[in-house]
Amino acid sequence: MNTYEKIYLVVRQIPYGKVASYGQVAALAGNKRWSRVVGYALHVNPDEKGIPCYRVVTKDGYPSKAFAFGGENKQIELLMSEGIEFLDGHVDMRKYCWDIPSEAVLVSD
DNA sequence: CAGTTGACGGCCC
DNA sequence: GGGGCCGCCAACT
Repeated sequence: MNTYEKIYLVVRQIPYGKVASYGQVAALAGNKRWSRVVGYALHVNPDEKGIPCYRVVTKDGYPSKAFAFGGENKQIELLMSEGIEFLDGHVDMRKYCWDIPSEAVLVSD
């Protein structure tokens, strides 16, 4: 299992109507410091359909500007479709941050 | 093999 | 509270 696959699996675990920060995903994938690596992994995004990269935002709740699969606004639109409210272009992480089930989870195989 | 880059995060001003 | 700088780890050239 490579680092990327772990990240992809974690991202795939993000439930509907919730968002996770890169650091959050990185932590679940194995190391919190993979925040940047997570971004790189999603950048290559091998499966745009299976991997809801739009549910991944920065810790501030802002979508990445370099979002190139449809535009940053597109990401916001998708998230709003899931019941997530945007305040001045950013999500309320206090409420919409992914509620981690236990802690490390996933990435089992 | 070594240097640079990059969908970030945290600390400091 | 907002903006800027440094640090991290893996992938890329």
